[in-house]
Amino acid sequence: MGNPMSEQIARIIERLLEESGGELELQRNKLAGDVGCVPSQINYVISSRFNPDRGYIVESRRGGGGYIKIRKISFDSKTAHLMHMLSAVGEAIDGMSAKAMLVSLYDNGLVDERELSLMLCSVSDRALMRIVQGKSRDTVRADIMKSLILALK
Amino acid sequence: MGNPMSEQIARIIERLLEESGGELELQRNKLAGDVGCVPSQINYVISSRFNPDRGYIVESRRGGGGYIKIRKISFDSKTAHLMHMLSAVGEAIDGMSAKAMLVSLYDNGLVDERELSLMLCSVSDRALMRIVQGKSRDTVRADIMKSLILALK
DNA sequence: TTTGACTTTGACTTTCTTTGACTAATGTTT
DNA sequence: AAACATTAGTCAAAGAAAGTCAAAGTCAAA
Repeated sequence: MGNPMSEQIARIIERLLEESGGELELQRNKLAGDVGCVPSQINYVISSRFNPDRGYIVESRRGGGGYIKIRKISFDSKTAHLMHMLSAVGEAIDGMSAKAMLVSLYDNGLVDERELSLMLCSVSDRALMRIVQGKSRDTVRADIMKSLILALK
Repeated sequence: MGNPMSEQIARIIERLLEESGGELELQRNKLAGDVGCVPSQINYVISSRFNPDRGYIVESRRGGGGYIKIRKISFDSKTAHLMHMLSAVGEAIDGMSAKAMLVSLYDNGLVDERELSLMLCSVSDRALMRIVQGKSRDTVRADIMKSLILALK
């Protein structure tokens, strides 16, 4: 039926997120054990459903006492602009467009000058160029852009 | 659980450092005994969390009356701190060290919380990893780190 | 019926922590 | 000085999580 394990896991995580007010720390192996799946499936669920594109930030730590932390970014009216921009970034973005977007954040008062310059230098060709070549440069840039945008909320 | 011994030890040391205004002398075996771990774990905590990357200097002495002294580096000028960090980045830098350095900028009041999170997400493995592989990831990270640091001046 | 997106699985890898045996340095006693 | 006691340092192995990747499975739509 239309009830794959991944759905169940996703719903559990959503519920836990609600209960904890948008921020949740979980043990991968524990959750996998509870729900009866292989641990790496937790990674699958997280990367397919709780990714930056959907407004989630994920951090983790390995080793003893390891964890996975999932945070939902809440959208208020001020950040509607950011969310729109997030989806506009897409899979890849060139340097000029990225710069234009960031400058528009500044123009709209969503970041100050210093924040703008920090963001600009992270996505500039100059910083990325030495190593990352061609097409993948725009993909890396898009990934960075998206997490930058999320970090602003 | 999400509370490994090393965390506890680190928090104790942090608290003691605060209480003593940035400079602290401790007995390794005594602390290990108090907290219930093997002495060498104190070394582990110190080298993984109170290292120069995070702005600490450590000295010690063996034998009777031995001690470990931990000092938080205070930079007389902001630019000195930035310049020091700039050279510490080098050609390549791993994610943990990069994070440690940036957090120390925040701890020393050189960036605010929002700026910190912007910088963190630009150098995080999570943002860079999808595309940039292996050794070159650390090189890209170093390049970004350096331009971020310069942008702060 | 083929295709393609989505899911499931597990072997292998990487990162962080804990432990203990051994080593090195410094003080104290004989 | 030599022997002993008292610290701290080093290192590698074992343990404890989480991450990666690709092969295989499922299922609905074309």
